[in-house]
Amino acid sequence: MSERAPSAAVPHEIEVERAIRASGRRLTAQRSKILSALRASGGHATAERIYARVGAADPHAGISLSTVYRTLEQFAEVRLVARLDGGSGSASYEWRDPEAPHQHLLCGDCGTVAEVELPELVELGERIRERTGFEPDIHHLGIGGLCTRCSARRRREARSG
Amino acid sequence: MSERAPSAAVPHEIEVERAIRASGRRLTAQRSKILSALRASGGHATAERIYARVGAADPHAGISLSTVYRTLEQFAEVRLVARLDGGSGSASYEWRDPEAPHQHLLCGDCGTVAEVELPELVELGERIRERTGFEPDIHHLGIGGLCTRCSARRRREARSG
DNA sequence: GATGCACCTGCGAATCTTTGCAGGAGCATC
DNA sequence: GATGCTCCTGCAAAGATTCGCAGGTGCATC
Repeated sequence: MSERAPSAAVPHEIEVERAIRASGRRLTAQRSKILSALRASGGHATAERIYARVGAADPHAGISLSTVYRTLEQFAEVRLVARLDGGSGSASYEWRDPEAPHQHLLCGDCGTVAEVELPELVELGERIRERTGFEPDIHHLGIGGLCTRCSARRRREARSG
Repeated sequence: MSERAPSAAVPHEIEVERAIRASGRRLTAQRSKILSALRASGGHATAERIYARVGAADPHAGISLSTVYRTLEQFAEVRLVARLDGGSGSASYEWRDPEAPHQHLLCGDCGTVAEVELPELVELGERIRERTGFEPDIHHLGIGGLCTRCSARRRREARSG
């Protein structure tokens, strides 16, 4: 423990709540709890997992799964969370830390998600904006493909098969 | 009508069927029909739409919706089709023309999909491969964000709200 | 701190997508 | 062209996600 603020890297809850209000949305008890659960889960979390976590933290929370989905969608609109669609089964959500933008490498075979930082995408985003008018969300972009392990396995299978 | 081959730009059905067999998969009547329906639908099509199209082309086709989903997933694994997850409602699938790679700009607000060609992504893909070993699928990548219309609307709302 | 509007929530139902299982059918082999 | 091993398919059910509605509540206003 140093003299630094304990959670300097993470924006204050209050700032986030202000962002929600600023977008014309209301800050309800449910949203605060989902917010905490989402941030407490660190990396990626599915809606189901967030739902379970809220219930565990407060058995009397009485938050429904629909509310979790709706809230996550609202947060995604305000760009507080990013949705990762993977393609296999259930989507997962991630807290969007504006200080630490990164991209996701989604393996189409085994479903694992790796993170990379691709600073060159910032420039690419600029070019898309200029060329098309589209406002791309480059932070937390998901890129599909095959992880090292799975692409090696495929090559092996192609050779022997 | 010129003297050129009628469908020069599109790879022969036979080539595609060979690709399926080469991957160790079987070519069934259902898969051929789904293949035709998918290619006939040109742009993006949902599973439901492909299902309807197969039924319309051949009322006795007797193909179930599960089979359409499973087949599309198989085709995606062989990289014959690309899946676009949009996020709102139902996913859509697109025939992957290797001669005409392009990227998709998915508006998170209104759900429209625009196409762009971003040749610089090829180089970026190389870099990802070198740096991480991950084999990215850059062709037909989906990039989320806001279309011109929706981002303008949001700015307007933010000012007046 | 009382009031009212519009947004939120929970519930159940609808929709989209995946999965398990038993029978059917490609295709490699003989 | 008969045989057999697997992979495929259809069906039904489960799982994931969205939607409609009636009632509850944040918060701007007075």
